[in-house]
Amino acid sequence: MNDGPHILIVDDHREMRDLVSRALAKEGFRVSTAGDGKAMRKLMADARVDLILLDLMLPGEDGLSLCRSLRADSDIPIIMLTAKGDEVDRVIGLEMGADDYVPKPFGSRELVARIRAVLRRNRARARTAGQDKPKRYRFERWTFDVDKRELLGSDGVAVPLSTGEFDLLLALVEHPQRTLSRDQLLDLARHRAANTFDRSMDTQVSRLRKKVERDPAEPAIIKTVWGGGYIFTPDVSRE
Amino acid sequence: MNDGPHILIVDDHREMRDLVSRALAKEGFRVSTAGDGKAMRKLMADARVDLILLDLMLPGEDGLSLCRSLRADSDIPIIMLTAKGDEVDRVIGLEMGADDYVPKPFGSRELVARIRAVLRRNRARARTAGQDKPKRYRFERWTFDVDKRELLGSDGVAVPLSTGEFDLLLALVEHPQRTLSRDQLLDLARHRAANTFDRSMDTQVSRLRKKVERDPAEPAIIKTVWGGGYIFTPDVSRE
DNA sequence: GCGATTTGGTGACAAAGTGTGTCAGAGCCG
DNA sequence: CGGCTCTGACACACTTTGTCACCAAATCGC
Repeated sequence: MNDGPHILIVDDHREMRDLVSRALAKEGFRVSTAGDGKAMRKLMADARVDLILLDLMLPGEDGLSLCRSLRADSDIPIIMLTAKGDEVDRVIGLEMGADDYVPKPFGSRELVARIRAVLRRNRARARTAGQDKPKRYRFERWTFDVDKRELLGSDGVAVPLSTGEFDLLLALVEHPQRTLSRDQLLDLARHRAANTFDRSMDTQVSRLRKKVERDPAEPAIIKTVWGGGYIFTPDVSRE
Repeated sequence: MNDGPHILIVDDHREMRDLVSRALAKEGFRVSTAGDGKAMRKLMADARVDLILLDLMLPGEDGLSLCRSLRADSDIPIIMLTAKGDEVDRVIGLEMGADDYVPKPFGSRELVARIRAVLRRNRARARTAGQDKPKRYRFERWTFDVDKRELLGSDGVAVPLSTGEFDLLLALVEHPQRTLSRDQLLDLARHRAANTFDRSMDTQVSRLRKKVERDPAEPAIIKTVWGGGYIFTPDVSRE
């Protein structure tokens, strides 16, 4: 009857659940309620939930530890509700991985605004995260498996890469067809800045070329831009 | 409510953010602010940003390294703000890829003027880049692959090009049948202006001819316009 | 912990890329 | 044809890059 975002309210006070539930339903949200952690898990097993309103004080398992355990295996946005207007709680809640924190008592308008804000933020994150870090890259005759930290040749044989070579290749593969200065590479691969006469990138590139290029003397994959840095030329397909 | 360009202010001082923010909003810009690099990235994940005002001194990740890492995967124009009126900073900032540099304290009129200038420049660039650059050009018996930075003969053999030769050929191929002065070529290929007695283009052309022409003594592709510069004569097909 | 191995940075030297100067020759104009 | 300017080619200087050997630091295996 209603296909807005699905909000799950977890609170042990029935009046509170009903009150909030009605307010949210009026705003077009789909609403479910649970009185404790157990009921919550049950509900979540059955239906996809877009956001959880979680009371800090609950019988049995309290809100904070529930929040933590939710975060352990999902990114569902969580808004903590609490009676205590304590700043400390807010910090703890956010540290536990909550996305926002609303002190009681709260007006329904405020709550709705916060919910929408968190949902918006999260959608944006999901969008960018969706096209986010592939696990494997293919280029030329290579398959670069980021999770396994392997570089596989077309014959399926893995070429061992040192940590530095791996980081450098990852930086390159993530920015193909773009000239990267030594500074940028150092920053992307080593997370540090360059000394004045830093030749370490040169050596590292040289080492990587030896493993990746057919003919390291005439690089076809990692090309040099004189006075500019290096450029990773192949098309890269992501998985 | 406002659909001017979207400016993102990154500064750790709240007053500075508010001040600049108000000034820009009054000029019709859409403004967002961030206190540090982390907040900046978060904001950028959510919304399209047209220009970034970046304070040099920031807590945590400083402006310069932020600038560098931004440049690694985007062309969003960046204007650096800095308290130190040091020329050195300016140079460093521009080297890191900033588009302009405004020393504090600055008047809001000046800042707005700089912003407009950078945006204008960038729009012009985006327009030409928007009708997006072909990846490959064919002329005579050659195929010029821009992404792979290769020049392939009809037999499929790659002729290695140095960075300078590549840039020059690219400039020529993008402006065929058009006389280009040495100045223009220097600007297009090297992004710098000419000294009074600059013969470097002559040498570069000579070197390129040796690789591209059948008979470098009688150039058929890159012809000399006496007193005018050079002209790339073949028909070019783009892909 | 401790020695062996791996890895990454530095210095040195060779090689490549680029700019400048020179000189001869070509193009232009009278 | 003669004087002028402009261009092509080459040699050379200088800068940037490639690579090797070596050492220090980190890591590994016990």
